[in-house]
Amino acid sequence: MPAAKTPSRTATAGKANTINDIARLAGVSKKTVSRVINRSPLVRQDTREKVEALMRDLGYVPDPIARGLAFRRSFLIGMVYDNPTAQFIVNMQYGALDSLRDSGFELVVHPCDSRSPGYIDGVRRFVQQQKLHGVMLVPRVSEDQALADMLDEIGCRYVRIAAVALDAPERMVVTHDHDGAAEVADYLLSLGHRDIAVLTGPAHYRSAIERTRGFMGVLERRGIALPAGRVVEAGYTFESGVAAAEKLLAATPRPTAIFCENDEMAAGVYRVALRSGIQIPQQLSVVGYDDSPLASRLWPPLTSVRRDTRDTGRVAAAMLLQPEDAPRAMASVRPHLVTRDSCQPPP
Amino acid sequence: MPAAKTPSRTATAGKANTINDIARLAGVSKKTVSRVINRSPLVRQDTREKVEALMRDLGYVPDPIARGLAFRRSFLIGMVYDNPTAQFIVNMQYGALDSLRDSGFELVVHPCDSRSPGYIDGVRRFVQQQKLHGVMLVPRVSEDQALADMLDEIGCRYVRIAAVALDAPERMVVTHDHDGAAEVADYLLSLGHRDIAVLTGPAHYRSAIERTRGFMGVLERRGIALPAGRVVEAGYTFESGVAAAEKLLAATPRPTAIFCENDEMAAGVYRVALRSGIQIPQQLSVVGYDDSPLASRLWPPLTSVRRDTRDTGRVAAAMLLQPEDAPRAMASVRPHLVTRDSCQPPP
DNA sequence: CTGAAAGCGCTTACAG
DNA sequence: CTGAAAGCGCTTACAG
Repeated sequence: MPAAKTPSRTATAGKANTINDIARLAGVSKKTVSRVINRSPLVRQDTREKVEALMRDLGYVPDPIARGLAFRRSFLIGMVYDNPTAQFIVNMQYGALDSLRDSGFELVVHPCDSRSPGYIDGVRRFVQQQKLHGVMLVPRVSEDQALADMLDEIGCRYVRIAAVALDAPERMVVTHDHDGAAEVADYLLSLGHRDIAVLTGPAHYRSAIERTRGFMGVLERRGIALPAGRVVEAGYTFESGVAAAEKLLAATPRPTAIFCENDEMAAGVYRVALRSGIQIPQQLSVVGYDDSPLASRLWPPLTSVRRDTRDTGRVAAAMLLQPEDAPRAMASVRPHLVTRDSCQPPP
Repeated sequence: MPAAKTPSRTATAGKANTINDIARLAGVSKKTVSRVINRSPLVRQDTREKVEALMRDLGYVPDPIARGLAFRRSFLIGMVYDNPTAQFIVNMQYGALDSLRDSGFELVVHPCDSRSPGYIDGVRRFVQQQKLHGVMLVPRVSEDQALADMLDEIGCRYVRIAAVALDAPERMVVTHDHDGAAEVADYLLSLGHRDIAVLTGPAHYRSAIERTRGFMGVLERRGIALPAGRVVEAGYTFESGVAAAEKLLAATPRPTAIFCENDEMAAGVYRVALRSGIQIPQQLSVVGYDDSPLASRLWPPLTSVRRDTRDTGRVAAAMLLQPEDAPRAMASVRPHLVTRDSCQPPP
């Protein structure tokens, strides 16, 4: 005979209720309770209501660890990233958590170094050992096809967040960096700038490729050709922005505006301009990308492209919570220009 | 008869090995394998070695979900915080992960709003539903005694990261904000400043209390009294720094130096000084606290107190991985001043 | 030092 | 629409 359980157990008792308690008190089998938990249609309406009421009254929540063991899959969503921008990561986490709240799922974070040889194996172990329900792939690891292939191979669901569609629609959140940069081009042209420099991110980053394409596309359509040497590749870092700006601002003639493909590099341009006595925006207009906290801390406050990273994280996590057979559509998040005081018509 | 298992299963087979496979291949019971996994001393040395070799060869890793169910405790560490500084949070996560790597534990993040009434219940559900192994409490939630009491009550291990010892030694990582601020005072005095303003954080934050105490303590010991109105409470935000600086810099005489209890507020002081034509450091020395990325993006680069947040996270997580009966000692992390270009002797 | 039985709290596969 | 049995991969409690 199995150990008898105290029948008087209530929500306030020391030990939590289990599916057995609910089943016993509802006068049904635990399998039926399980069906209610998993929203199976194979339960009579009144049975379902009785069980649900009981669960609510006793504050019963099914144990995710036990369900995980039976399902061979945990109630954890992983977030995999290799990104030095703290604000971006934190906002992405907040967004993901917005979607996971009250879902019974939790967020497990996995920063990694995508340049280290073993990083894909590291993600594999992370996913397999914890039997993750799915993972969010944040740029720039989201751009790594080998990583996506590995996840596919081990049967792990994932969503990739990237500047452009790299995968099946149901696995993508597209951030349309192309359009954000195009908006910058429109804005600078509308102010009258015709000699504009572009400080790009690393040429192998999709975000940098798309931002450059979006920006240059507008110029081309308007028939504007930039002088030689105006498009300079940098590394998305402050230091790389300083180095690139030093060359760019020493040129004769000097560009009247610089589009920096992120705010960190824009801060580098500010630094060099200040040192060289070049006034922003009177002598030089500057635009960034990201609308990081830095943008409004700089002087003058930096005009920049905002991406709603929190919303991006929210959408990506929500996609992973969808049932496998749900309608499959690509998600989109749109950037937009936030105008501050770092631009004016050319001198 | 239970379903027979393919005896030829290897590390490369589709399905992962289980404790049963190891037991069968080693010719021992699964209980013995379990003892090896859990480092029980009750295993003969040669038995242990045989089992360990087998586990290694087959790449066997015990399933944390199954262990979690049997232990009634997961292999997850929670990080609970309510802190707007992205870099601080991210560094804390990196540090925690440094300690968790290859431990079989993973990090689950739980940002929350400590001003919302239900937040303690939210943490309780988080901890109980996931049966967390332990949680890291980051400032400012680490200062909330009601939260610590709740965790104690439900039997959840925790480590509090705070400016000062608030709890039993084995539950504390102390960041000694007192000493960091004292170092700032020594430095400014050594430059010759005697009329210094202090822009404090919210008066009910332990970090702000300790930074103010540490700073003022040095002045008192040196017999230096500040003019009235030199200690101003602000809110650790950029905007509050701007507001406080506006008053402070309009005073006559003006202080020759300002110690800001974080970098965000120092950025606010920079903003006002720039607007008012007050030169830093020629006419005003400024010191921050945190040594955030912002500190080196400002011009002139900001002298600030660095706290090794990553190390703090590392230490806190490591404490949670210790066996319950391990020697119990308080952990300490020490701040130190990073000198840049925002200070010089008074005019 | 080692093992057979029972159990952790769920779900799957099967039967009715 | 509902349920009894077996199982997920481990550990605890007990016995030897």
